[in-house]
Amino acid sequence: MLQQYSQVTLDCGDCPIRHRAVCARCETDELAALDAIKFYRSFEAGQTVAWSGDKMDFVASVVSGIATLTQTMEDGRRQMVGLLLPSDFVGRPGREYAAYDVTATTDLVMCCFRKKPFEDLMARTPHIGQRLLEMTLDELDAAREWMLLLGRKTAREKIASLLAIIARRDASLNLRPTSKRLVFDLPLTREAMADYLGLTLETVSRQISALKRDGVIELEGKRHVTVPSYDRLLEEAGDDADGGFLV
Amino acid sequence: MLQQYSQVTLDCGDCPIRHRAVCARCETDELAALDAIKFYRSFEAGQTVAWSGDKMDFVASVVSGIATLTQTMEDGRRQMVGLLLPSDFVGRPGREYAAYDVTATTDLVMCCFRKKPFEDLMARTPHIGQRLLEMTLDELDAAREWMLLLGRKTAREKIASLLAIIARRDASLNLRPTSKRLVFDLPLTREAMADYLGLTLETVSRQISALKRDGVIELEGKRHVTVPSYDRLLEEAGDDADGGFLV
DNA sequence: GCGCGACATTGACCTAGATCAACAAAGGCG
DNA sequence: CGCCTTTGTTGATCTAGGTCAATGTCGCGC
Repeated sequence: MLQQYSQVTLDCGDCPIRHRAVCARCETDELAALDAIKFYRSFEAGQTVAWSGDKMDFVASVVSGIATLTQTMEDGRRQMVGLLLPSDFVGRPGREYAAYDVTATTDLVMCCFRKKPFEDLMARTPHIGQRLLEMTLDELDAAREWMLLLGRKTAREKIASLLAIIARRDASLNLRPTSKRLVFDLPLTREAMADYLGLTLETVSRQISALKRDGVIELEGKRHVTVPSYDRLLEEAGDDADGGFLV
Repeated sequence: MLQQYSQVTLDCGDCPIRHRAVCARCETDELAALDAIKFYRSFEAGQTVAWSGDKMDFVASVVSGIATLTQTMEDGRRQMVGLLLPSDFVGRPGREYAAYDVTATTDLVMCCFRKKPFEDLMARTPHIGQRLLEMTLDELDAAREWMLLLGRKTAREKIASLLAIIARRDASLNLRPTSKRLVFDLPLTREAMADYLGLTLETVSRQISALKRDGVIELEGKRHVTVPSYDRLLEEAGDDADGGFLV
């Protein structure tokens, strides 16, 4: 399944993230320029893409799979600071070293660009910079919602919020309506969820059990989740009403 | 002191944030175009600039003073998600409604642009978009450091971190060396600090007293702080070594 | 089919920080 | 000058979530 991307160079026209990634706004000629400098890299679940402080000579889009950004303190405390889904962008133009640990939590395929050519291209192609600005502003909004979660929500609300985020992103990819029964697989271990939420893995486990006991979710195995009522889940998450769109 | 800005239109050439704000990269002709559509607004300490959900017909740069972005849950729990110092940018091109409560915590002067003309200008002036991208990426980094703070730091570390951030920003504005004795005034009430750090104001008060007792800081009145050793403060903040630059 | 390692659950107990409450200091303002 | 409001401090107590530890489950290699 990985092989199909890892060996061949996928044509941009067939790319699953063509209209959501950093290249979304590009015209055909601009796309051709990107096409000329792109290359694919694959990682297996659990592999580290980059360590904080490493020299990063490329930037990339997530094509498929999930990656995380985490920060670590000397004594080992860890906080996830980014959850990268397909179409999300990794790396920062103009920065030489990675600021965070980047890890593949599932099998992962990335569409990479060497930094220097990408920066040159960006200078000549306003559509790339425009799209990157838009995506960065979205990420900043997500980070700020996450800050509310970390600073003020209870453990139960944190878990419900995370489930809602995963369910929503999953639904938006697969274009399902959001108001009925949702089914998805958790792409994160309990430990990764704990790192996301600023909790311990024991608390994550307990709260998931509690949500199950209370009928907010159904569990099949450890990872397969069914949400009978998305509205109920949002209520448990402490989010006002519909999760507020802004855009 | 406010008057000097609130009535007159300051010339961009004399602007204190000319080289740090969204206009930093602009050439003289681009600056003239911005100059033509800008206007100043002043707010007194404590005034609300905008409520979350309000229609926002302008974007702006903070010229002087401090503003905060906060999110509020229905039951009143509050989390600050942005601390805006001079040169920081408020508002999002392409967004019609404010996503957060914006409050002046000190007397505040903002250099405003009506949204539509600003967006038009941005489309014609790549330097503005470039600079805004750069600033947004910086804000995203700051948000991620803040997430580590909220998710994993102890109350004492949180306070020390906040003091370090304020001291550092203050120092960078006034161009002082960072390794010696630093003196500054806290621009935030205990309650605002609590909202920043995801704590209660009582805990903030107690931890500040503890840091004072332990000689990490000296206090004169409630707001005037002296930091005898910035390195000691960073140590208390749990930040690795020098606070790591990346750029 | 068995044993091992990774992942997850559950219980017993403890502690950092929240909550509730009293009081103190510092302005503004009649 | 004394009163009231806003802001901050400190104490006593409570509790959500952390810590430590035992046990369960599943998939994989032999």
